[in-house]
Amino acid sequence: MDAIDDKIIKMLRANARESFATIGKSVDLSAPAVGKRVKQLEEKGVILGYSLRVNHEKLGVNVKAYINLKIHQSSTLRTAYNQIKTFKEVQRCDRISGEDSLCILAYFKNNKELVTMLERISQYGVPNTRIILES
Amino acid sequence: MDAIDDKIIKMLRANARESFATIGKSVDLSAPAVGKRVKQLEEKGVILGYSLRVNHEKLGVNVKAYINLKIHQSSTLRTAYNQIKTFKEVQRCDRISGEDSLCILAYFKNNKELVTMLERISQYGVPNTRIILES
DNA sequence: GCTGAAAACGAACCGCT
DNA sequence: AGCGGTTCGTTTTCAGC
Repeated sequence: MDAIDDKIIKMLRANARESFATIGKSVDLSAPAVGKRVKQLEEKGVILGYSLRVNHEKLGVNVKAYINLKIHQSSTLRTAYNQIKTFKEVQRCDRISGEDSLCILAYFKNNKELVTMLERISQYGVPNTRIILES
Repeated sequence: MDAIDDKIIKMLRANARESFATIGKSVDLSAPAVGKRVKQLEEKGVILGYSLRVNHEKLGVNVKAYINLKIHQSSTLRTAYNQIKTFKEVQRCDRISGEDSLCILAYFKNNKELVTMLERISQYGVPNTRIILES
């Protein structure tokens, strides 16, 4: 993990499909050398994978919301956390400090989907919803 | 935008460096045909780019936090939003409904960096911090 | 880091609807 | 025109050294 690895990660972060040759030019290394470093970063668990940035609106997402959840009993927190993470609308689910125990970020096609989710998670605790107006 | 495009996006989301040939096998199309669809999805703005999933902990992130910001005057909201988005620690910055106008997700090396950020954004409003305990 | 083989990509061209 | 298939030349990647 040196400065070159940092730069490689930075470049892949900007464009994960960038060729190792192009990256090599920037860090003054041959393409195979870059490839080997990337492989090592994967094996070390620094690079977890490669993914897409998509325009969710164009894929039918019209409602985005943060839902904080005040868990009923602390004993259900673990269950709630593990379940909620698996919902397809959920983008993030974090345990947080403070009165609310979970902070959920979720994307929905419409308000109806949001309501359905609120009903589903109400079994675990009291939800507090803030709609995202702009990202 | 049909079922095949959906599948292509799904596969690229799982692994953005997947080859078009492999994707083609799954959707029963030739590699160039997949390439053409991907190019079109890029041109239509559905695909915004390709990025990396990294293990932030291994890159030195030890503190993650949601910081909600109650803006002093509504006139400063725009300025605050545009400025805060540019801070390197900031992962997301969303305008939200409710009493707090902004919800900021940021990653820090340590608590000192967090405090520095809190001081910087205090000029725009009153911050409310929740530390992320688990993601 | 280099070299050679295998694979992936992009462009051009053809056929079909 | 739009979409997919094939071929070919170039680039990239991977596995040796």
